[in-house]
Amino acid sequence: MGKYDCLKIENQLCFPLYAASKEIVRRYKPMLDRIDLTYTQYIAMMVLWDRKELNVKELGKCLYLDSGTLTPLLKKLENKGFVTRHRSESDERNLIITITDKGMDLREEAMKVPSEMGRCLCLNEEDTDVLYKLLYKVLDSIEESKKTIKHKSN
Amino acid sequence: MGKYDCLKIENQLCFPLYAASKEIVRRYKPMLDRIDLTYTQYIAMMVLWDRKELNVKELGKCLYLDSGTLTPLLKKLENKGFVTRHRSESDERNLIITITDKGMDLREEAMKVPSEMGRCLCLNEEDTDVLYKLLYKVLDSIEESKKTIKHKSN
DNA sequence: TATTATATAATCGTTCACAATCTAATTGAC
DNA sequence: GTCAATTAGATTGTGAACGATTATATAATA
Repeated sequence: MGKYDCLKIENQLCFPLYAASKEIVRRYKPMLDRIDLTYTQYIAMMVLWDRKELNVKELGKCLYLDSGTLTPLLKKLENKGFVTRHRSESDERNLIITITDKGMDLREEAMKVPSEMGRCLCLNEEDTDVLYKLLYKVLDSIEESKKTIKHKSN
Repeated sequence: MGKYDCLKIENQLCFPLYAASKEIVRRYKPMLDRIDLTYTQYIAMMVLWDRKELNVKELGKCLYLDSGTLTPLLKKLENKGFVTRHRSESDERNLIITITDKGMDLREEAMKVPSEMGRCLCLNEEDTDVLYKLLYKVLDSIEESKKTIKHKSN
């Protein structure tokens, strides 16, 4: 037990989290290439397949991303013809993203992705469930600590 | 149970993994700013604090990163005076990264980071342990599936 | 009503991250 | 020993990711 053991990479929780996330996204790439989406575009499309229409702010909240990331990404999705972007008439500050027919059609092709991914990520059902719950616990706990910081600084 | 439920973001394991990783790195930022490191530089320094000296290839294996990411990152660490870079005499293809005294000194300051981070990531010991093991299970399982793919394509 | 504050996106600058390509060094086959 | 493969790292181009700033629209208030 050295003094600096807490700084060893194998004693960190953040590192396998960071590495696993990257490796999974990398693993998705060849599957997503086939439907002409990057990973971030894919999760944006997931929200849109479900919700059909929402503004940048709401999408950002779903994905933990801000307009700095989403604006160029949504322009690319628009160029590919998967979404349209127009200002809300009732409040012109809001940019409304709407999925197109072409975007909806893509869902059929995208259906193949999760099953293919599941095959190469061979966790059993219980592990998957436990991991899922713990990851959301982490996300919630970070959200919570953000609030505390914000309060302190006020 | 709709036909497309598997494409809902709340039914995906990859998404909370991706989001939690990003949020944790973001959470680290203010702490790492104080020691003038980015997150990726921080994990590279972690390996170097432990190993003192290794080449780019070995470092890349530790961090799941390639030379395209590491070359510019290591040049930045060199500019900051935390490492030196020189070619191996026995095999000039290898670039050896060596930590400097200044780099070693930084470890004392960095010691504050994991404890501060732990405070805002309030998982109990058991959860942390389970999460850690599951994340490495994911990493291993991806490594394994890579080999299979490689074999198939040969 | 005029002014201030807040909210929403867009823009800008910096740093990863990675696939693909390139260069140079080394190894291996013949 | 020569030439082809392999290996290590650097380079290039694209796409995030995010903090900070800016522009515009709306809301709140003096």
